[in-house]
Amino acid sequence: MRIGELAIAAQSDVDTIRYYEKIGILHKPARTEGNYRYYKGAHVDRLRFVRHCRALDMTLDEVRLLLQFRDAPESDCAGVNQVLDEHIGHVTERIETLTLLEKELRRLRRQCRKALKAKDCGILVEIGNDAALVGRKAAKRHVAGTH
Amino acid sequence: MRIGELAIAAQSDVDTIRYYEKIGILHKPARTEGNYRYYKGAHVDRLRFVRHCRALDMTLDEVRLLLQFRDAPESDCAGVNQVLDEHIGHVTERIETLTLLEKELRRLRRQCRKALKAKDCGILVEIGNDAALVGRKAAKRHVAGTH
DNA sequence: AGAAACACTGGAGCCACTCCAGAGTCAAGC
DNA sequence: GCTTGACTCTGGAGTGGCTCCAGTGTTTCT
Repeated sequence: MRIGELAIAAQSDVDTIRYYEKIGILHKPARTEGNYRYYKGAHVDRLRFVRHCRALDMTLDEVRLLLQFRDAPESDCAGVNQVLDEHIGHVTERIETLTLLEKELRRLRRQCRKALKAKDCGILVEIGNDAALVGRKAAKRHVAGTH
Repeated sequence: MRIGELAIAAQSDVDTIRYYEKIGILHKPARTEGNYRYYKGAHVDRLRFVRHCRALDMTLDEVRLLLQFRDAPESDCAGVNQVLDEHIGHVTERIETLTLLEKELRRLRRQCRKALKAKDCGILVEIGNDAALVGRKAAKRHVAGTH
């Protein structure tokens, strides 16, 4: 099958497939006479695996780890569990952070109930205040920002 | 004050300050004879405002909007409320998505309780399965991925 | 006077794509 | 055989929000 078909089969995108090949997530496929990439069933399976991991919000580095186990069927799968446990930890942590953030944002939102002049708006005033700074120093984590 | 002092005063980083200047979030400051940036109180206030917004996980585009209101004290602040309401919506939505994701990940994790050979690991098997693909097509939103 | 600490610029790197231009390939219809 | 249109190829730039770097200059302290 050609790249477009593969994209459909694995719910992906041709650009993404080429990108995965470039960074070594997918193996280089054979080429046709006209230099088109030519894929087989194993490629579909592998790409689906990757897309599923991405749908679970794993990084490509995590996916790479899982692929190593997938490529070594006789190896011990403890590492798989570890990857998953850590990823779950990050997701849980991120939910907690966002929940706090939501609370803080809703509180801030209540500082202005009606349209006022900007200089009197409780929201702008408070954002400009020192005291208002929430304790969110280390905003860096595996499970990332809101954007 | 010089850039390093400003960074401390606003809990920021000198590289970030120069970056904000480059993209127009912060005004260009005066320079000393030795070509060092030279900041005053207004700069501290503005940068603190920006850092507070970022701590609330707003994008720099959202911050730019809020700064416009801050720079026009006589303007109507309805737009401020709107920016906040939309941002809160994104955060709430992201929490919901992540909560579903967490559930799915924990379910997946239960597929393998003890260390097995990779080929028998319920997790790897299931990730490789079609049926396992969660309905998370449109993963793109203002409130973003887990990383 | 020399060392340490700070600041300057321009550019690269991060992640996971996404989009583009300009060229080539291929199948179907006339 | 020729045209049209859909598909594919490559290499490179852009996204956000920084972060880090090299190589150079300035200031401060001893």
